[in-house]
Amino acid sequence: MNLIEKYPVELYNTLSRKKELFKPITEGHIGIYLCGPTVYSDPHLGHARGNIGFDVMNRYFQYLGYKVRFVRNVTDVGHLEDEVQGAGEDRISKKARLEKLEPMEIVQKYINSYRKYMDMLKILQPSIEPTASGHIIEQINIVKNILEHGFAYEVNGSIYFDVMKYMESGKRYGELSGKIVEDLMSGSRNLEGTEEKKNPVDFAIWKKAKPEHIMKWDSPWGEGFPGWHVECTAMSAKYLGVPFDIHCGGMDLQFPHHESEIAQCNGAFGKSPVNYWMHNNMLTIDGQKMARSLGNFITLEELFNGSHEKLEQAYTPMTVRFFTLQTHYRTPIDFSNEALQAAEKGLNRLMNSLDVLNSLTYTKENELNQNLEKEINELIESCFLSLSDDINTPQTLASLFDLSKHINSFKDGKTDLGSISKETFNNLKKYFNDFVTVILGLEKENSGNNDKLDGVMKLVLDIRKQARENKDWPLSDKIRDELAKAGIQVKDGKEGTSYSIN
RNA sequence: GGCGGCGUGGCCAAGUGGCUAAGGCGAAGGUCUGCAAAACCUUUAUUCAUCGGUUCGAAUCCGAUCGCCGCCUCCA
Repeated sequence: MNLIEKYPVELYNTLSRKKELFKPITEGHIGIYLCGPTVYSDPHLGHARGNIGFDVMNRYFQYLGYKVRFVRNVTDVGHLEDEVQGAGEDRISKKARLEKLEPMEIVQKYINSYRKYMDMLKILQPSIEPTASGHIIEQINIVKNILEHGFAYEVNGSIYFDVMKYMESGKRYGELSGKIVEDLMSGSRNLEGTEEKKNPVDFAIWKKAKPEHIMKWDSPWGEGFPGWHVECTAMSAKYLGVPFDIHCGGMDLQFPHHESEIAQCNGAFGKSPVNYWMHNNMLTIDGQKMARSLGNFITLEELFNGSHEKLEQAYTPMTVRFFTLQTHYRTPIDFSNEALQAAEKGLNRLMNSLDVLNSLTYTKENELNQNLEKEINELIESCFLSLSDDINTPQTLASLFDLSKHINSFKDGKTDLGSISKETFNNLKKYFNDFVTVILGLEKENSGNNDKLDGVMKLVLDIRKQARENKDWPLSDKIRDELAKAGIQVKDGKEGTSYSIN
């Protein structure tokens, strides 16, 4: 029995508001679309949160044996900054003007930055990373389709999606976000610059460009640029088809972004785009929303070098990754120094156990402890079951920590390694490694462990050993303490002394 | 105002109808140690915001109240 059959996956589908058994459209293959960044500023904590959770999903599916096509787009055009004051100015072009750079230079700069930090967080690179600006023709075609089907109208070179027409066709605008169109209409402010719309809930799918607008393209309706949400419809359709399996993104994108994607896709193709919608929850900093205006907006660069005033220290990418995985992706996560520091220690402990496990050598089977055998195998099993249960990473980590206890106990000689069978030991070794590194994507950082350092440390520890044998405590303690100051921890154990770099 | 979510030990956080409420951090005691550190062992929530209700049985379902957060405008 293969892993796909053995561990069926359940995912929480925002559309139905409950967990559903996951069934891919094409057996053995999964298409995933993740709403990527708008590249106009440095990547921040929020980007990390969403990406880490869905990265584990991606990794887990692949581990089970699925072929995954993971598409993460780059929005480098089309998001309006402010319909009133910006007068339709593109966020990218506004930033470009401020920094006196070409728009595509800005885009390139922040794409590079985004990729760099995602790599540091060990986010797997997407299979396809399409840009909105590279798919203008596809977007124009979507708009054409929607127009042809009567779900949009043109006003002065701009095209708007006609929500009322959509509703009249029997569809419900609001099925994903739970919004009620009447409420949206009464609650919506009648902004200047939106008077072209027949209805305030209508949204632009193509915008006419002002003469001074830098990023604009020819279209059947004159020069302009695509509306907010069309890019995802165009690119997901192109690379994943209609419908495709999983669309994920932050909760804040549920409305209007994803809601509009559903409407557009129905308008263009007559069917809904996605079988499973997944949304990660937001994050807060010390209980407050992260916002530039509150002074608690932390970029990944600041987090990793500790330069933000809210931070008591720098936190490594792996600490951030571990910390994030300790909370389920649908639960709000609160960043605080205290919590990050606790995560740092927890991660350290887990990684130490990994080292310990890999240093153990199985010799011979003695009297088997059936209970222990059972417990270890059940804990391995529970790692699979937890991830299959809507990617429950906190539960998975809990099981791994339980396994850590056993691993350490073998190392200490408290438990005889021969009391579990060779097969169980091999399972433990294989799956503990796989879950920690391959699936959760955690790895040792700044290990710096190399042959040269090992050689030096062997020498130093030998000298210390001799000093200890001669009861030369001042010397042995000096070696230990000075190494500690240099960030190297000496660990005395039954089997001799080892070291680790903090 | 409308929509959605959350409230579990000192802190973080799983569990969403039924064995003794996971796990991490912290704290206390012990083993080990020349002393430490590391590691290991033990202890640390009769209770799940509050009040009612449903049920043989609820942290888990329903209602009300209080508090927090998000979305409704670009946002992961």
